[in-house]
Amino acid sequence: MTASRELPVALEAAQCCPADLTAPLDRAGAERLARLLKAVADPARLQLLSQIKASPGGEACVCDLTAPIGLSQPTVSHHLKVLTEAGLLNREQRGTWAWYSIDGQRLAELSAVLA
Amino acid sequence: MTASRELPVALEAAQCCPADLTAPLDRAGAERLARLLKAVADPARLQLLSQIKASPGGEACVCDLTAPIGLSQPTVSHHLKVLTEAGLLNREQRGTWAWYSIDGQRLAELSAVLA
DNA sequence: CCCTTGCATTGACAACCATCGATACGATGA
DNA sequence: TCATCGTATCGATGGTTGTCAATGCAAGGG
Repeated sequence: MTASRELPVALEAAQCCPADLTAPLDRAGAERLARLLKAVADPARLQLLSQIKASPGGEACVCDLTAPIGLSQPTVSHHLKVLTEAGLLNREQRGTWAWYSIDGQRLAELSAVLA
Repeated sequence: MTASRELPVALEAAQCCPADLTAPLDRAGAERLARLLKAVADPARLQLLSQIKASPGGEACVCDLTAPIGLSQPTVSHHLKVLTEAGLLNREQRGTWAWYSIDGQRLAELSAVLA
């Protein structure tokens, strides 16, 4: 709860594998895992993930995502930032456009935690 | 958002398998999935899950959970209710004590969603 | 019968968060 | 250089939520 609070979740969680539920979790480990799960536990962000995954090439730019989700562009941009900071999305700037793609490995890690 | 809002998540989500991310999610499906994930996306609840899983017989009563988690008894009771309504915990009353155990299948379903 | 013990519910409060409109910024093109 | 387009950031706001103290309630035990 000091400096690490301001760090993006991605950096913090990347420092080590997200612990699983087989052994009792301490408070710190639980908070790290919870932050990761919170990034996914939102309707709009789940729609964004599925939309990006279903896009050709597995990537999409913001302009392609705003309409299907039905939210304002700033809101969509906000959600994409959250997912990116959680390490679940990769962002690549191509000219004027920002292209987002899913980090499959990170998503698989998260999935494995609940096994 | 009418009557279904008052229903426990368990009933609502049990009516059908929680959709996965392979196809674009509509708003309704995303909200159902998000409610399920929200139940897990909390440090205290993750600790409770791991603690119950690590308990002998895979079950524990509230009195055994309060101390290790470090939260007040009403708060622990609240979290257990959330997890139970999400279908992730099973509750069994035995005399004065309430015993909670993990619904492994439901947790596995949730894990599979992120695959 | 009380009295204790284990758990759930209620009410209140602070913190967090999803959302939007307005605005800023950077790249591209005329 | 200026206008435009695609994104990101800011500030405000309404709603959600995690937490606790106080209380309620049911089951045993003396």
